[in-house]
Amino acid sequence: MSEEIIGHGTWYDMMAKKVIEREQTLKRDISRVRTEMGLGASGFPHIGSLGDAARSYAVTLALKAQGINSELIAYCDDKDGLRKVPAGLTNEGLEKYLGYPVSSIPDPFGCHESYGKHMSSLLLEALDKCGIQYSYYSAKEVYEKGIILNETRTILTHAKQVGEIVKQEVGQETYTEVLPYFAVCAKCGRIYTTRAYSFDPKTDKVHYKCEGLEIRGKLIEGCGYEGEADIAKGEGKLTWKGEFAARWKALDIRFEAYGKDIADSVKINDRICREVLCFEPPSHAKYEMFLDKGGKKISKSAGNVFTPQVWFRYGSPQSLLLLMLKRFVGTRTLDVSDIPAYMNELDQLEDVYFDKKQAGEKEAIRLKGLFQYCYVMKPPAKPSIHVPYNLMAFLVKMAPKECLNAYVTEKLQSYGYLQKNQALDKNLMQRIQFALNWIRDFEEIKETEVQLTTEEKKALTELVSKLQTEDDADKIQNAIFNAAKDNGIKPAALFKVLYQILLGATQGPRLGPYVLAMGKQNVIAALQRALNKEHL
RNA sequence: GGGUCCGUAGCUCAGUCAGGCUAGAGCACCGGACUUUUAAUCCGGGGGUCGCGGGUUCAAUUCCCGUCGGACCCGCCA
Repeated sequence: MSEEIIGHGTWYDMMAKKVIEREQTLKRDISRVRTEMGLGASGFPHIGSLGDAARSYAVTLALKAQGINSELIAYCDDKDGLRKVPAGLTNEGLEKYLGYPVSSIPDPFGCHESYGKHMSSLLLEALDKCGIQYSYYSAKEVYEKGIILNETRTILTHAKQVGEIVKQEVGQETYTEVLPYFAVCAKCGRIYTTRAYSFDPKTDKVHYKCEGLEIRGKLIEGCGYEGEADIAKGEGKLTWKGEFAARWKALDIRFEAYGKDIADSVKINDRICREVLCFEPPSHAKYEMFLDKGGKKISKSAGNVFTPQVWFRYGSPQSLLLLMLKRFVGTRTLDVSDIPAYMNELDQLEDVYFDKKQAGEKEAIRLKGLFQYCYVMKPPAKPSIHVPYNLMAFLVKMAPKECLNAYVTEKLQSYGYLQKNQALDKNLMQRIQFALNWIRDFEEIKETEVQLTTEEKKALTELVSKLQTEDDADKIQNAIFNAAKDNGIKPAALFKVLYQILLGATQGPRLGPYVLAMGKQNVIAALQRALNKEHL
């Protein structure tokens, strides 16, 4: 094994090296090496689509670290047709737009110029939050401006060869009869309903009929129109079996990560790219799907799709990048409940990065590298204050609403996370917000019914009468211990009972001060309720 | 029909994609310490055929082949 460490010691650095070596072998110009990601525009972006971006961008960063000029291309599939009305939008009257290019469907939310723009901007917004930089290309513009015209023309004039490749690779025979091109029907405006039958390279016109198409057992009906589409004006698009190849060449893409769901498509496009367009396809890296673990309800409005926006409610963009980047192989199952773990793990990485925590030599390099990738190579200059997520959630949950920040500040000071008189900083405020959202959405405080023993009842009754007259935190604390001892109960057991009554948890903050913070009368009332329930 | 991933402590998983110290973490559990334990904290402990069988190698949890079990993708469209 070679002991030499490449770049930052991560998989991405290794990949970048392979890309460079391949390009050199191919004797191609590497003064600019582009990576690419596909930007879906036909539904709410699943959090997995961010993985595609994050991983390709990490390779771009790795290339840059090795002195290569690189950029990520975000290619927006806004010319794709709407195949299915997404969950969550079933009442927006979108059925009538099935089969239409998403860029020509009005935005049901009314805030963007089209349905496609709305959806793709959700993902772009997430990329921005993560600090992922990209050059944006819209398929619509790419076709209309003729950026991809030469490649489209070549593919259509070699349609027979393309059809043969498709047949050989996946056994599908459609394209031995039909051209790999979807024209937009000039009459009804749909794109998936047309079938392209012939192409004339002299006029750049595709002859098509609007016949309809069955997608997932559902037929989208065509209007029967027969006409000609001008490929130079972007009056249609290549089908996916051919389009990747065309844009790889047109945009000079050298690397693209892809999910296993489109593995066959990539295989076909690699051959088309090489054999028909005479362009060596980009280096690839295949990754597994991102699956929902399910179980926890996610969001009311977003149609239950786990979007990046959902993540950002409870965790930082860097923690999301950590999830995406820490491991390349293997299926990633995602669940909102994993977010705290990733937040904590990022803190641990930061400790390694700032040498606060020791790791093996090779391991340390890799972890520091991973940390830098999570911050898209702009890591913080100073360590931040790490408060474990569950502690923060706990504090926020316990804190009286009116003085949340003060309560949390005081606790953090007494636990030593903050110096005396040190205030909350921006980072901690952010963490409080995450914790607040978390508690609000998942951990409603409920008053649980508690089975009380006779001794416990007596102890609680004593405590209640003591509370009436006591206003000092320490004395209240002592009163609890005394109430336990006087009735032959272990203090720990009584505390547990109290926490269950007051917080619905088996443990909690120091009760003396908390009783006061919560409002003594409220506590007394809660205890009375628990006692009364028992009497029934 | 074709293909991919996963299987490691009681649980959840890391480590495997660049083979190399005694295979790790969190939680759980057990024991001990601390006058009243409050995020408790600190110290210690038990726990593992790394799914199974072969192969390559000086060396395999890691690479290759096979096998069992679980999950997923493609075979319309994208």
